Amino acid sequence: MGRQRRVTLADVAARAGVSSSTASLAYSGAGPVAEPTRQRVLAAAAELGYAGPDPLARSLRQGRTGVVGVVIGERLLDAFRDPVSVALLDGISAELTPLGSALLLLPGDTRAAGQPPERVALYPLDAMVFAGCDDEHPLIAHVLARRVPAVAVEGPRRPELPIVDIDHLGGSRQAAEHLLQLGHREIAVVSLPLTADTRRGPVDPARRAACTFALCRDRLRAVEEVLGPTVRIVETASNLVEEGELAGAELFESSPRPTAVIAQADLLAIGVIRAAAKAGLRVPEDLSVVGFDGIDSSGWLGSEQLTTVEQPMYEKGHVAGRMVAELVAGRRPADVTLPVTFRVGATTAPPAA
Amino acid sequence: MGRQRRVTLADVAARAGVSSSTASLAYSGAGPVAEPTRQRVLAAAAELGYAGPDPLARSLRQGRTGVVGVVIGERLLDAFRDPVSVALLDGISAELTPLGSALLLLPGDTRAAGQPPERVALYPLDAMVFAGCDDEHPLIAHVLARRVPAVAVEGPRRPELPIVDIDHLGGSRQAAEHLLQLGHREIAVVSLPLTADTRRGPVDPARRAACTFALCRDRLRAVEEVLGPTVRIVETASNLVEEGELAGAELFESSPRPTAVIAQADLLAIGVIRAAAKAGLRVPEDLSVVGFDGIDSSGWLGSEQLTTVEQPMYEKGHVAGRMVAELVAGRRPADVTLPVTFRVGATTAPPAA
DNA sequence: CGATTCGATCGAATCGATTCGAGTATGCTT
DNA sequence: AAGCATACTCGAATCGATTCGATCGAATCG
Repeated sequence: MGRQRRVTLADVAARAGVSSSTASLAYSGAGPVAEPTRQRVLAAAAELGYAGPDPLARSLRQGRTGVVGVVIGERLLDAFRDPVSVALLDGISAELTPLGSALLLLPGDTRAAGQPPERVALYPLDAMVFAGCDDEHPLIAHVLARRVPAVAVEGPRRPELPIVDIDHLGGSRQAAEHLLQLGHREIAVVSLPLTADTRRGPVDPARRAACTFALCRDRLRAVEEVLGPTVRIVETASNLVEEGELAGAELFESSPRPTAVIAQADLLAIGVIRAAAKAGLRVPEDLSVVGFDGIDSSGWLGSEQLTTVEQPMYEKGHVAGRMVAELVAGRRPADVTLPVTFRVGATTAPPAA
Repeated sequence: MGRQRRVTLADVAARAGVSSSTASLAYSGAGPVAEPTRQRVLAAAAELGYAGPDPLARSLRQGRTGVVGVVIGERLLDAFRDPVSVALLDGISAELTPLGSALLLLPGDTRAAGQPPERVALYPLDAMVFAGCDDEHPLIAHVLARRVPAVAVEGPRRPELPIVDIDHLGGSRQAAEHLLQLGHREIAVVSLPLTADTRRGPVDPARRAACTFALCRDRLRAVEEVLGPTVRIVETASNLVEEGELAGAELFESSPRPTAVIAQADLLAIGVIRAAAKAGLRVPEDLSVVGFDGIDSSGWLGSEQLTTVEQPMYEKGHVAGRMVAELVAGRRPADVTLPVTFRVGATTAPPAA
């Protein structure tokens, strides 16, 4: 006996004594079908062990799969460790699930995956979400060429893609002004990665100019507007506490030692605070630290509140999800920029005299 | 002008003056095509703005989409907050990405999604992974009926599904014996959810018997074998630090107050330790706490090490990923049970005299 | 030189459904 | 009883590729 052919809707229809079009209607409910007929079809299906129309064939005909691709950051594992990314996924998912769509997690770094980008673009997708990606992410071109509708979240910033963003400029500016008003003069920035080829360490003007992450660019620009273009920047390789700690350690060994640090993310800020503790520096007495994001830091810092720029993480996800829904429905959604709130916590104070 | 029809491979073939079969070969490389011909096809494609074969049509013909569905726990958001789940996803993804497959995150709780399970089973999938699910998860029946190959990770435990599991029994037994040997007699268990309808609070025998999560069942059974069937159990609603804290608070208000707690997960253990701190109890002097999983707790607990059962989180994911690959290749992989290691940390000690 | 093989290409069948337009029987209206 | 709307069903076209077997000319072999 050879491999038996799969049971198809046509088999079911034949057994029920109806045409396959009628059998299809019995399943989809897209047209009038007499109840007895429907029962006969369902009975025939049960006898043959038919579990319903094949999703692939249906998708091909309808041109819709219910699968929405997501590229989130460069490395998936790092994204999972970042509450902001997770909140984004959750928000998108919350909007899309009721519409019958689910998220396909695509490995952000196709280079690491050892696959050419076009190999990755082979999934049957209704839409794509690029979150926190490089403006030149290799998948973007392929997705656009295939005319798969796509949205960006905080970058990539490209004219073809509608984007949901937050007020990086305003938030960062307030953070910098806050430190300035407290009297700090030696302020350093611990930044997120500037480009997709991750490096770590001090940022010189050439590197600064090469920044391809829109988010990082904006946050740097705002700080430079307030503190001047020569502000000292240390770059991290990823948005992780460990990375913040490395950057912090580097800063505290240098001289003049900064009296305040602007971290471009709360996770980095927490890392900086840890590095400070290890270097014997008290926060905020010896060092002020400002973060960005407004995550729940109680797990990391105990009860002390981080001074930070709160962004609407979930709302961002919900908006992105609704944008995807719009795109799939054939409309082009307008760009959205969500406001942020600067919140003073317990990690900033005037510098020691 | 009406909506123009999409450019298809046939259009490209016509323009290049070849048959569509040849054009297909030019793209897939599945047969010999003369280089000049191939160039002509590619040129025609470029002129028409054709970005390559439609993934859906290709998938239909080949019977393969590269999409692997994952149901991870009951709520996706909780899963993201659990390092063990995240490690699992990462491990699976690491195995599947090189094979050209990506993970489709399915909302675990289809009830919450407000969709009948069959609605959810409509995605074009090559395979499914059920991780930490209820034995009776509604999707399982549908997936099996459709003959989508599936693997289980630590439950559901069903004869139809190959499973990768860890040694829950051995690990939990060692944890219980450790406390017993230290001299503890008032030992309580803080358990993971027993069923999909989440409750919280003390577990009576009826509830105990109704447990549908294989993982939880095994871990309870091992502890009961060592400590007797009357051991006190408090159930949590999810694997979260907050939940552990609630359960701990409940235990410390009761009398006799337990001198030791076996938590079925490290996150719960951390919650219990927090509750202890709030109740003015010192760990391990006034209270011993054992966890399960072996996550990096340094973010939560400072430098003190949790006494816990370490499980190979990543290895579990890798094995699951390889099982999926086997299934997709048409083989049926053997079940795997991975060993665990009991590790004594700083959170257990003999009870106060 | 005839037979064989190989490389390149093509035509047609296939994957498994959905959907559109048409056809038929039935019931209702006047 | 003629006219007409309604409910149901069917056949055929369609979605966009891949793949199998056949064909044909050119190169290789004995």
